[in-house]
Amino acid sequence: MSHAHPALTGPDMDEHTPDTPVDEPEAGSDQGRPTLKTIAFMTGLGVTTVSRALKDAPEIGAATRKRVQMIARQIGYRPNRAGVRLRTGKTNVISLILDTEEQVGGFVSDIIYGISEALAKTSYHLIVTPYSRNNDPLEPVRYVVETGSADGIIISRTEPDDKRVRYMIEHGFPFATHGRTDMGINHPSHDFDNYEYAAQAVRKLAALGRRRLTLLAPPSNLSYYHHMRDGFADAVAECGLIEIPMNGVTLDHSIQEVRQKTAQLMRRELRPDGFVSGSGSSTFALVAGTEDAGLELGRDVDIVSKQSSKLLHLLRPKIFAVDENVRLAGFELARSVMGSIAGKDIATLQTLSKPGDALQDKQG
Amino acid sequence: MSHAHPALTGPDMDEHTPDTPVDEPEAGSDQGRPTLKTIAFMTGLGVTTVSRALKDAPEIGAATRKRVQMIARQIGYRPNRAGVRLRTGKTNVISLILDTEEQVGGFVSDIIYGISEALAKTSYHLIVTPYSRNNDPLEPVRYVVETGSADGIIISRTEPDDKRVRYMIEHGFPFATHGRTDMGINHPSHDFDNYEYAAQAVRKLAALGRRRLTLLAPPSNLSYYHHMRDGFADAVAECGLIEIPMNGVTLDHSIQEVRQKTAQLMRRELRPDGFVSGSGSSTFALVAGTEDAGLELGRDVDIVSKQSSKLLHLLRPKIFAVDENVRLAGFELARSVMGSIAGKDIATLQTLSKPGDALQDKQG
DNA sequence: ACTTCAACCTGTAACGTTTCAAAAATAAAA
DNA sequence: TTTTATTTTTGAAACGTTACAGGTTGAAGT
Repeated sequence: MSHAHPALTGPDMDEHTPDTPVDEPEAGSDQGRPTLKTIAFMTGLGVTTVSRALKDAPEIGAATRKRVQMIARQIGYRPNRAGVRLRTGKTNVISLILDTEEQVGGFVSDIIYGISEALAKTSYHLIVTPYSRNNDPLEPVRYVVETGSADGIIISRTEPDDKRVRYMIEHGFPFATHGRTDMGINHPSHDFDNYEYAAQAVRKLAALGRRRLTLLAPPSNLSYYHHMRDGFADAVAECGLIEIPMNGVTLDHSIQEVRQKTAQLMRRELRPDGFVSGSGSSTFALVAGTEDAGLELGRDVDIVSKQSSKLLHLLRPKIFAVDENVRLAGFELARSVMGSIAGKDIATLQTLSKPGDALQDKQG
Repeated sequence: MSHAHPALTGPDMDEHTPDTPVDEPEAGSDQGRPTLKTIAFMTGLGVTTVSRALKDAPEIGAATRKRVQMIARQIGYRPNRAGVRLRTGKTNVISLILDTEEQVGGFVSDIIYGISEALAKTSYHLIVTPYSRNNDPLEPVRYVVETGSADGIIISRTEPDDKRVRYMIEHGFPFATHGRTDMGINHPSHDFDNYEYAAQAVRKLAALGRRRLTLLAPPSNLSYYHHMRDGFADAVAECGLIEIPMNGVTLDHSIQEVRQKTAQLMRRELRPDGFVSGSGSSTFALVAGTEDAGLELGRDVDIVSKQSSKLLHLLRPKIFAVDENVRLAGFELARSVMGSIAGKDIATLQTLSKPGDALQDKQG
């Protein structure tokens, strides 16, 4: 029972395995990352005690607890994620499921930064699970759920009747959606109030004397299409304006397509004198198309646009831009999933962000 | 030894544990994800054999191998990542270390999409490890290496003498850098040829009759600052032009700052008649600042700019834009790290992407 | 002195995988 | 047949963690 202790380079001391020949003390230095065993050896306690002491279990003496925690901090102990995960099933991972066809515009960066911010002080890591819009959107969700590769999921491009949501609910898997659903189900989510945005946008254009408005909306399968369209339609009616629909083009379409369709539209007899646009990069195309048709911003037409970056004003000061804080969205979404994992009340996990200091004409 | 087999819902059959009382067959259905044990039970083989058969180990009979693989596919077996990770130390994770102060512009989205694409058919997952430019950039690297939370790292904002690179080399940790170093060390990397870009840009401006050029460069601590500056300087000399330096402002500065400094510069007596810009979003600010000073693009000044999105032309067709394919960069970086992990020859893991169909004047 | 009880601590087993050393089965050689 | 290779399969151990079911203590109650 009393051979010389091997040098304290790691948890390589197994004096209680009786049948192992105690010949050479394993000269090859392991990578030497401390484990519970290391601390157990240093303190003379059992691994179980150490494990408990580190997580403030009640049945551990105050002195012991402090001693263990102190040593742990000293030697920089970090729980082995694989160990925890294998034993408990908890991955400490949040999966962000991303559409890789997404148009540019900083949307993805911002949401990731927001999530990162929320995760920073926690034990969670962020993993990005990509999928192509052309494939089944359920596929990546199923993958994560089936393989248990995360504790929670964040999805966007939410639909009113979203099968991913249904799937995750059915499997009791924690998640949060960017955008709301309309399935009679309560679930964690964060959304920007696109109804309010569109309504305010219309009113602004009305106040400028514009009468014939066009909405550049998201694809109609997405939830926020409906919100935005409803807000638009209600305000158009309220202000006694008319809508000039622009068919066959959405925020999902390429810059080139939007530009071209816009130009076509603007060359027609009955053309809009006001635009409401749902995204910054599409607005670029809108402007370009309008100018292709020989029309001038501020004179022939006004545009109200959402933006997640601050670029619009730089080259077209006359655009009325409303900032959507996507970074905040990421933050809230992360908070939501984590809350959902922790079993918090769903009511506290649903947030709606209002269009902020909207519609200031920032022309300089 | 011969009690009825429990229903085939999972690996809950432990007939070889002799001391366990064999009372109830565990009615509670587990989550039922198949493991090696499940397959072992179904095939009547040992777990070891199954494990080997699945990874095409040579010492397994062809018939057995096929049988095992077939069943595995049938029941949708997926190796438990925690198990593998705990046993082998291999995480099957690549960590992308990101500066969360990064300016917008789709850079991050694109690089992530590119990485995802490269990782799609592999067993690797992508994890995003954020840090703030204001903190020590070594910190996240150290975290990943120390906790072994990934098999490889991708970093950007590479410096000529980069302590992160030094650290990872010292620790034998696989990585790839976005941007090259100048430390006399060979390591996996991908870079855009900013020397060539800047030189071509200068020549283009010279050909347009421009004589006094200003470079909007990255911060001087980054590697590609030097490449870009050298390319710029060499071509300026070669063409017999002069440089009007714009001090105190880099691509890292906010849109507002760049705009303001540009306006200041353009109001001076001796102002540039040509700009070379290192990033799309900064170019927006450059244009705005120039126009703030009452000058006109194409008449008073020309701008050549890199861009990673296709937005620049839309609102200022006269800009000469060179596309940097950041998605490709992500793809190459991922390929590089994985190659590095696999121990491939470093020479094959270094790529340099040339400015493509550069400097076409795409005005329409 | 004996039991009882709480407070504190501990070894064992298990999560799913791979590696090790060795056993069984088969084929080849004698 | 027996011996010797060779091929194929195998149980046990280990990675680091936590849950479970017991142990030790020492003090309090009787």
